[in-house]
Amino acid sequence: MIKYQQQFCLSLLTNCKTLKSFKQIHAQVLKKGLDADPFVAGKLLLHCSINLSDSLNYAYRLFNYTPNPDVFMYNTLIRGLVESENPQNSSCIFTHMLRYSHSPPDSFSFAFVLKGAANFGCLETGFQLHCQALKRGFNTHIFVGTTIISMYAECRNVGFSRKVFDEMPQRNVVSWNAILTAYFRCDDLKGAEGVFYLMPFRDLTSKNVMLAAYVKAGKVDLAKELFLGMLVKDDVSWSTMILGLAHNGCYDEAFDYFRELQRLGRTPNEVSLTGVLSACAQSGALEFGKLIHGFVEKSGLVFISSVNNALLDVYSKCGTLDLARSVFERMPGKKSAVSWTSMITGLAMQGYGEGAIRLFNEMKESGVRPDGITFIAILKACSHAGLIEEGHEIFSKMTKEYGINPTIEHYGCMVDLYGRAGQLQKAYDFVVQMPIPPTAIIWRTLLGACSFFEDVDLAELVKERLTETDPNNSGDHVLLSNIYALAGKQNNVVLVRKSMAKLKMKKTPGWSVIDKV
DNA sequence: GTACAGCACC
Repeated sequence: MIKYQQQFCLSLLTNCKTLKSFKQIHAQVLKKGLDADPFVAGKLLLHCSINLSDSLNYAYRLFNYTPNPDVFMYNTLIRGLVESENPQNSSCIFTHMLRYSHSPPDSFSFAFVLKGAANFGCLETGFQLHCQALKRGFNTHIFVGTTIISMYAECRNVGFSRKVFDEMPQRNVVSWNAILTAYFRCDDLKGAEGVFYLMPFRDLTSKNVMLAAYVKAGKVDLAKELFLGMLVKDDVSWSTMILGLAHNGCYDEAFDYFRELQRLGRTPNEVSLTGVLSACAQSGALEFGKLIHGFVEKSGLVFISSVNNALLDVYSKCGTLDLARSVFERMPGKKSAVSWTSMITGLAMQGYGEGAIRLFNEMKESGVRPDGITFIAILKACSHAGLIEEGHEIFSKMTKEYGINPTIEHYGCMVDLYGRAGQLQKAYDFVVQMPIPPTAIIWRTLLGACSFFEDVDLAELVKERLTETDPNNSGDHVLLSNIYALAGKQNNVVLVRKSMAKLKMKKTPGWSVIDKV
């Protein structure tokens, strides 16, 4: 009888898609007293921590109300937490297991919790887990060993990955692919190539990882050579190439590969679509983008958020803000920081500074947390629209309220902001007190502003700094392009000669063009 | 009853 009831409750789970219906099943289980059955309890926990979305809190409570959770229950909760927003919680449960559980962790526990450390990217946690695995003899388990390799790679430590790989008592194609991927993740092309040619067996995954390593390193020709030599190609091979070509500025080739994919009768997946749309956005291919949009609508892929974001980006970058807005408004589900950022970028590029700030405020009100790239977009909006105070305030809030450390690009936006407003000394002082060393781009931005506002003394100083940063760069081309612009605008060769003399510049090959003005 | 490797939007 008990067996029958157990079977009945478990069969109900098969069609259970929502937390609401799950709670009803749980109520039935409690009513029949089946919650004491470890098998039923385990299945319930598995369902709400893995199969249902947004039910992790309930899984947590379910776990807490279980007097003596078995190893399966611990593993299941850890597994659910690994893929959650805070994967670091998975190691807390693991620690709890070490301290309080009657049953010690097994190979599954290690595989899951190590993946959590990888997702969290915390070397210290990963290292401690590795030690635990060693202590308990799980390091020789092939699944655990392979996960340790990936964990170290995610923590940017491919040297440790290699050491673990070298010491593995047995290896399969998955462990070989894991060490290959480790080099790829850590941007070590030579290491990846070394492994690839040393591998005793290569499957489709190995080749796809190698393709990804080539395109990531900008070696488009090597990627194409490998791709053409592959007898079997899957969706990942195609999408790696299309996205890789788009990221390396080979837009026409990205379009060609996409057309070829369609000609072969394959359905492009979301990665190929985002790749080809990224090529459209960067090259300004609005019409091709619209064509892809039509395809996306027709094939029912319009619900994929990455594709929607890529479409939005095409319309934003091409300056068709009404179309961008309509994609943005009609987006299914909650808009992510990426969607908001794309829309803000579009407004910023068209010079709608206030509009961009309004949207940025709307974003915050809707509860979406801006990331570092959102701040680049909004700071650009401020500098293009001359909103100095606003830009300044947003920059300080970025660190204080959002805990985002400014990167060189954020600093670049600020230099541009002050520079465009003619606050040259402020811009210079800002650069000098930056906690990270200024790059040539920073100095060139400032130099452009100095020449625009004809501050010769500061321009001289900035030129010196620029040459110190990059000995091959005198900054003359920045000054020249400004002077050429001046010549073109004012058609005034005397002014040009005067500007060049003031900036103590020599005649250059371009000089003859100005002579003719 | 559970697991290891691949492409991913701003």
